[in-house]
Amino acid sequence: MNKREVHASVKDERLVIKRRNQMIKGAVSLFKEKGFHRTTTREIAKASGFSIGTLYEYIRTKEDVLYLVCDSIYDQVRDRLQKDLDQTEGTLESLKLGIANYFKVMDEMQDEVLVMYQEAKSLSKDALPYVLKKEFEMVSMFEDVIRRCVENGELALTDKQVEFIAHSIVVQGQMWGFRRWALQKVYSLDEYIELQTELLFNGIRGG
Amino acid sequence: MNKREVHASVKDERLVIKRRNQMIKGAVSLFKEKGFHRTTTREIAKASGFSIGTLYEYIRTKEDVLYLVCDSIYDQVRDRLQKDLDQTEGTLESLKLGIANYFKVMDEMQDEVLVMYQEAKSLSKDALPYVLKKEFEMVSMFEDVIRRCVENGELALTDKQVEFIAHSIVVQGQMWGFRRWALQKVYSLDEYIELQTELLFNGIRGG
Amino acid sequence: MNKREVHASVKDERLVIKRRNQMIKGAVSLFKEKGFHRTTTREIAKASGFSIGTLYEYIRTKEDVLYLVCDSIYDQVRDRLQKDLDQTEGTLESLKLGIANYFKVMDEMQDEVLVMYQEAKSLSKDALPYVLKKEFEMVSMFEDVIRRCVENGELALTDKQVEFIAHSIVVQGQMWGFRRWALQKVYSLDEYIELQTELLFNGIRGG
Amino acid sequence: MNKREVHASVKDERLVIKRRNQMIKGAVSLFKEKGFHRTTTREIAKASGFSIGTLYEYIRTKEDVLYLVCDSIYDQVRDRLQKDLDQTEGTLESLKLGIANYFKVMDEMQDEVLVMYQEAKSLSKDALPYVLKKEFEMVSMFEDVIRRCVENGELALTDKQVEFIAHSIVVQGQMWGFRRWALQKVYSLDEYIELQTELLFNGIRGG
DNA sequence: TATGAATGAGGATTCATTCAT
DNA sequence: CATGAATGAATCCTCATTCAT
Repeated sequence: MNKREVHASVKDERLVIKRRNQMIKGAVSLFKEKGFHRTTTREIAKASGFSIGTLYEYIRTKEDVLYLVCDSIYDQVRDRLQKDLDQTEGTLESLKLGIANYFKVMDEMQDEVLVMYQEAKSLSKDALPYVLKKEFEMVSMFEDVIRRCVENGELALTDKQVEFIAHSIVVQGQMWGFRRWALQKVYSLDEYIELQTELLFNGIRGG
Repeated sequence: MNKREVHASVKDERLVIKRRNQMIKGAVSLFKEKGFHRTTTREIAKASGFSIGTLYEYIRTKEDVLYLVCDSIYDQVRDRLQKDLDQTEGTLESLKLGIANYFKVMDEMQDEVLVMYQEAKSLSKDALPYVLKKEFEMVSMFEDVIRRCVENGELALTDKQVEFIAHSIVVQGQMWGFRRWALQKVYSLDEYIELQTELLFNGIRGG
Repeated sequence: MNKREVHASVKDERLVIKRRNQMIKGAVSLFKEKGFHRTTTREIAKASGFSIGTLYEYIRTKEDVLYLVCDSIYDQVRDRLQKDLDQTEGTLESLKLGIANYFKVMDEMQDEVLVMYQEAKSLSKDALPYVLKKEFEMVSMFEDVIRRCVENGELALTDKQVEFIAHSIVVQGQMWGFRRWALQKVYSLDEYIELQTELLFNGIRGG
Repeated sequence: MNKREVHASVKDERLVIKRRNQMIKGAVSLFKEKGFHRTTTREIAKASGFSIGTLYEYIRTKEDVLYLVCDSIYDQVRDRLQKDLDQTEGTLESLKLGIANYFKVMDEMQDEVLVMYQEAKSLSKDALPYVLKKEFEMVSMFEDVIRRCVENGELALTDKQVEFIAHSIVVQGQMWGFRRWALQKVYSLDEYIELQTELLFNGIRGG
């Protein structure tokens, strides 16, 4: 169940990928602006640079576009994280760096991430699991890093705590984008990272 | 700008309130099930117990329903919190209790809160500020409590830290509902509160 | 299974009947001209004297229109026949009159009958049986008349022969409309009736 | 006006014939299943074993396919009849055999014949006459046989009666396929032929 | 006030046909 | 000759909103 196939009438695999990338790019910017429901398929086609007929050569339903968009965003986020988190050696310092890096990714991709989280609920019962799975994967990446710290004796945490903290980190990263109207007026990204790290490591009472 | 007026053709104030409450109740359960966009005005009228014609005696557009729903949910959440947070005396213990109470409210109202956050983006540029303002208010309520702790010397925090922590608390409460598919399978509410409090107060490294 | 219900959003039964009659009238003349598939729902609405939205208050799908049309034509044909065939007393003379009358009905309604037989195949698996049933009924009406002649000793026929002859009569009546391009150029209706009766009663070799 | 030319871009006559035969075969089975309108040109191409582009090298419009199909079916029916009817010597016995043979052909080709009669109406004003002409030819073949019987003194019929009877025979043959849902459940083909012959020759009152 | 029939702009999707390779 | 990607007009159907009763 790693990927949900989206049917294309066109056979040339290379072309399918190319056109879908055009599509995703066009769709993201439209979804960003007006949301999935308020965006018409014609607008998507136009923003993608081809006709409505051509659009439907590469998907079966409008919802397919949303799925492709979500799928693609997750893949981008994950790729950017993986490179980083894989190298951590299980020290608190590298955990901190991992978190900071994640927050930076979430800053750069905040539009995409916002789109994904706000529209994912419009996916059919059929497609949703594939997207949730990706969210789980992201949490897992942090779990792994934290667990390595535990194994190294740098932290003393139960499994449940590890999972919980991983969720917390992921959510706090998303929060930067979701609450930009509040946070980004008050804090710079670096400040936000600093505050988050401080709170996460030392709690309210400070170190 | 405390409330945005939603026009009603009907003059009898008492009736307007009664009908709108019917409306909100019906709409919330529909939005919960299928989202704002997939819900039709006819369905809302039916779920509210009156005809489509009558529905439009109490609102001007479909979006008005969404605004009323969001507005109402916020009011409920705030009412339930205020009672509690107002009494805190500025001790860490009472802060903890306030947080626990907030999490419980978010648990009980998770469906409504979910609806509100997922659909609020569909509000027009016109209505959005009124809703965001309420979100600010909620954050402020926690800020006040924390600030009282600072004033009492129980905590040493800058203003920016106070605001940041208030945001964090609010978000972590919402997280319980948003990520229920992950969290509520693993933790009980009490466990979740325990973990959150522990992390918030002492950080990753424990007390 | 006497009637297949076609859903209407409008509740006023009287109005539903009135609007559907407008609809059937408009649709028949369009189907006559260009067939079911080449007729658009907008054209049907226009020909019926109301808007496309209103059309869909009285049906669910385009196919419903076809079903209503077929259903209505059958009902008209049957009503006109029944009056007549019911009174026959089981003499050859009254059988002849019944046949002549049937041919006259088929002449007057040839457009409708043509439409029905040419488009009925476009009905869904769901609706088809209801229409076939009516065709059976028509055959049965003739079977009854013939059987009465047999009972009276005017004819000596097995059951199978009776059924077969009834089918033959029905088909020859339809033939007048179906092959109008050939027959109606050569024969008047009365001539046609005369020839058919003669052939049916006495065969090729004449009396 | 013996044949209506259907334009092909391809010059090689042999190839044109070969490809069109593939096309007709594929199209008949599709039309049988879902009718002309519900069949897409892509499906026809696929069923024919070549691409949509190639299909359009051999026809100009979708309707051309229908014309070719109808034309081909008529040719087949006529070929099979002609062999037979040409040899009749103008006796009642050979007329009977001719009729029986025609009914057998109509039995074997009932699918094709059904398709042709149900879809022919979709032919344009342009193509229809060519198809009707073939129908006339078929009637003529029977007229000829009957006329020979008259010339031989085996039957006493006017010209109008001859034409009328020829039509009747043709229609009764088609009836076997059209009303298969009723007739073929009750009669075997041989029984049906027997009943038809008896009725045609002796009429209702028997010999 | 309450009702529900009427409206028609708007949206998703299909499919015959073309044309560059 | 063969292919199949591209096109966009055409079509079915929905649904927010209005208004006469």
